[in-house]
Amino acid sequence: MESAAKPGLKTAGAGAGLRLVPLATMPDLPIPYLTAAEVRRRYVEFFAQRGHTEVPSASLVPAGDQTLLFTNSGMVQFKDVLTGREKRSYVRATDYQRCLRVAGKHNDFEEVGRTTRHHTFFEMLGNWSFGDYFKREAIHWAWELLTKVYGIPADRIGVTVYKDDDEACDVWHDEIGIPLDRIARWGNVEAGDDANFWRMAETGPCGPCSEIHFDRGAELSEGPHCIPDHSENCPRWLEVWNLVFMEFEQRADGTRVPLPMKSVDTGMGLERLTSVVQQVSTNYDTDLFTPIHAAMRELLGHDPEAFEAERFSYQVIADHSRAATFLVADGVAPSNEGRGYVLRRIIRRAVRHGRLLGRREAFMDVTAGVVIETMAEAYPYLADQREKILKAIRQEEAQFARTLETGTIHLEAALAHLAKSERVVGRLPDSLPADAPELAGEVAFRLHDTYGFPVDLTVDMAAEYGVRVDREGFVAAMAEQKERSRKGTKAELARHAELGDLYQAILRRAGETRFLGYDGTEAEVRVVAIVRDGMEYQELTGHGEAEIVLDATPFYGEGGGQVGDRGELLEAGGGSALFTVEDAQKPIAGLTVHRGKLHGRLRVGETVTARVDAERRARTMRNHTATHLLHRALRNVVGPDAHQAGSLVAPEYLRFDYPMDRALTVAEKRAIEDEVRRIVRENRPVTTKVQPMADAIAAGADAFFDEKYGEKVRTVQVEGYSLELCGGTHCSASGQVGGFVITGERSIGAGTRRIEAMTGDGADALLRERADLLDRIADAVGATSVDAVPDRVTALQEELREVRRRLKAGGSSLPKPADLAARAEEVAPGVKLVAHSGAFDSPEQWKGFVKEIHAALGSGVIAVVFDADAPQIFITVSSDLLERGISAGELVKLAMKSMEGRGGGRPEMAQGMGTRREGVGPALAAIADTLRTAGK
RNA sequence: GGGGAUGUAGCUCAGCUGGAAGAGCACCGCGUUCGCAUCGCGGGGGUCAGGGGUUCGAGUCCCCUCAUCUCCA
Repeated sequence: MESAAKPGLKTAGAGAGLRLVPLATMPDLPIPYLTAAEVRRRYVEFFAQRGHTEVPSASLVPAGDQTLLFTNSGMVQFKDVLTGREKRSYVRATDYQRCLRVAGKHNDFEEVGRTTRHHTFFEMLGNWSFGDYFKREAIHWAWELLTKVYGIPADRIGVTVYKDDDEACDVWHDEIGIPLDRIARWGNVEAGDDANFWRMAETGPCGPCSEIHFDRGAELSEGPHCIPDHSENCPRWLEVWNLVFMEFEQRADGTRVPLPMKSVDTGMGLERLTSVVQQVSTNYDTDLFTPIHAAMRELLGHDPEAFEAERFSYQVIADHSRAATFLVADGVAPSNEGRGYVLRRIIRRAVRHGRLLGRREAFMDVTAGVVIETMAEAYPYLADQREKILKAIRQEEAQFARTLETGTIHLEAALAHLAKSERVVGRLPDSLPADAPELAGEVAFRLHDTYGFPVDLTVDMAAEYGVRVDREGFVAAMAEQKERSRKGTKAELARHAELGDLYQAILRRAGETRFLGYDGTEAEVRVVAIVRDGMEYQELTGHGEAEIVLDATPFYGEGGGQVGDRGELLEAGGGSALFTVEDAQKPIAGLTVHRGKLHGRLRVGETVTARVDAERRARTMRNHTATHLLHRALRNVVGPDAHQAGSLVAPEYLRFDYPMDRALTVAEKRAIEDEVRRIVRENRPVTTKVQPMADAIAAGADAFFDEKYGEKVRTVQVEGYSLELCGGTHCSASGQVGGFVITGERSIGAGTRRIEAMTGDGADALLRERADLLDRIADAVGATSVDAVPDRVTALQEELREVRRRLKAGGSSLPKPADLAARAEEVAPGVKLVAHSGAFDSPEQWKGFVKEIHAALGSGVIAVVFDADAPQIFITVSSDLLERGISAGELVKLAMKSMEGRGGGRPEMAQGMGTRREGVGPALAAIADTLRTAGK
């Protein structure tokens, strides 16, 4: 995967601080100044003139690759081409690829801003040969481009080659003329040193590479170790370009065999090259970054000196503004998981640095705006989406402000206990006395973990209150959390990887599964693999879960939002059932796996009849075609931005997600339904076509998911209405969709909404159900017709209100609580008892009644029964009687003996429910008796 | 994928160790006032996110689900 110049070169000394080469010491070389845009343009132009097809920069979100979070190098979009799995219409390509290294193996997030050359977001210039030219041409062109086009002096270039790579070394030395002392030759794979050797993975394509380094001046040398390829430890050398020569395939048994198709994969960091061409000491001083710094400086009112003093924060903000802008443009929305979470962290870190610079108001829409302006020439899609990008960033900034606010409230509450002194705004953590009170690390961690409050902010704010923060405790708590997370995912991940290897092996051996399902739902096919619990079998007998791979299949494997087919595998010729297919999946591209239950015997090589559940497929098909209609109608009604952000096409219903920051109005929803239904009624033909991507785009298809350029694609067209790239199964005419009902519209997260809908018999069933329900409602409320329901309900509500009012006012036949209190019997000296049984209207009335007696009585015992089939008793004892050993709980238990129920409570108040109405009298008598004897 | 927090009236939130669902703002009505602001009185509005369980009794305790916030991967 390491196809390019490593962007991360640590400066020597390993300290976190910046180490810059002062501009003044930069050699005054005769390199003509070019803007970064010009550097970029000349690169692709140069290779285009040499027969290379210019391929657009692919999305940061890799298409069809779940194993990769972001495009992190130039080769991502060509991976399948390099392995030979995919064919393109060209064999030479050139591009400038936007990349993000912020998660996984390549993670430069923490380094950004601290060093001169780390970035989360960067651009990789590349030229590619897929089985066409090889080392010689690649090296010659690289040399020509650097020295002739960019005007870099030949004596400022050094290179590296792999130890065995005589061919490359000869080209560099004999043909180009680079002296041997500027060629570093090493790397030894057998000895475990991967220097100058590149591999895609443990197995698969690999080969030697040759790096090109720029010599920034001998005066910067720090000693003998300062040679090319040690540029990580040396300020003199700057790696700018990596040429990878793919010529071997690494086998699992450790051997390497020559590849039939030798390829070239090169990568040059645009930021670095630009820093050389513009002769500045860091990437951050190129015109890719300076406009962002300038905008920020203007917001803050900083002069160049202040900028230098705060370089770290400025660089973080500039880098992250670029990353955030491109991520949003590529359809990523801030969220709390996956890609969205990475984006969120990027934005929040930038905002945090803005605050370090003294900026408390939002600013990222300004810096992102600058990014859009400076990059729009190379990436026009940024300008097209300007408003969307700025809006998403503004929203996230505002959300973070809210997070900080609630975090501050929690922190201040925690500090209130500890703070001995008054708050001193601006007091620094370093200035605290040794005996300063300390905030527990766990508290700081909880603020961070639960409320998202950054720990450095906690430290700063605590310092203002004269409180230190236990950082070790915080770090320990954090480590614990990481451990927990790792445990949770490790097993799952390992299993996943193993299975992936197994599928890859099957794919290599048996080839891609041919899909027959566009033309029918049944076919005679051959079993090519049987898998159970991660193991392959030649033959499997009996019952239980298994996975079957066929050479061809009518089963649609889940993809493009459409769920996998179900059905059966039968003995050849349609005999008895051997296997129930519960789901069909495509775990890796090209391979369909049938998951389900075996009953009988299956053998690899055997021919079977694969029969898809045709009814279920038909339902799914209707929903898929309806999804396209909905998509078109939605965009027609609310605008082109409401494009597909995800979808699910199941037999029962369809789900459609799209970016939008508000709910649909009732009118819009109706308009969409009406439009879809109209197209259904018009029964327009639905046709599919396989054609080159470019033709599809020309015909008006939208490429939402950054499909592979140059590849043949399948389009689905509803005549005169919609055209989409789609691999799914569809109706042959829109009329087959039948019915269409939107059943729900809601938010599924910030900025994304979801529509759910049903078609065909599902829609019919839903509408019928609704109509039936209405009939039942009409019946229940006693309306003469459905139309009369609303009036009838209104009348009933009015009546209900009236009855309630009367009930409340009437007071019914209950005695007055005060009277009962006045007539309380003194059953023992100082012990008054009110015992009463009555029919109450509600438990509320009953309890209220007791409370009122309690208020009127003061000291005493009250026992009131709610007389009903299941009688309930409620007893209270005034607090002064508690110490005389009288307990309401005990009295309730006593009453329950004759009422035959259960109950309990506290000494001052208890409740019970009985089952025998006749037991109420005896229960009250028993209470009086007990009080009489106990009270003496 | 794994944690933590939150979910109570239209909005912002109280609700202590389980014991008749609350406040402020907003809304409606009446009054105070020439009128407004203000103030007073009265009123409407809640499946306490949903579902199970424990209990005589659950907004409160336990379990599950969902949503939002947040951290880790």
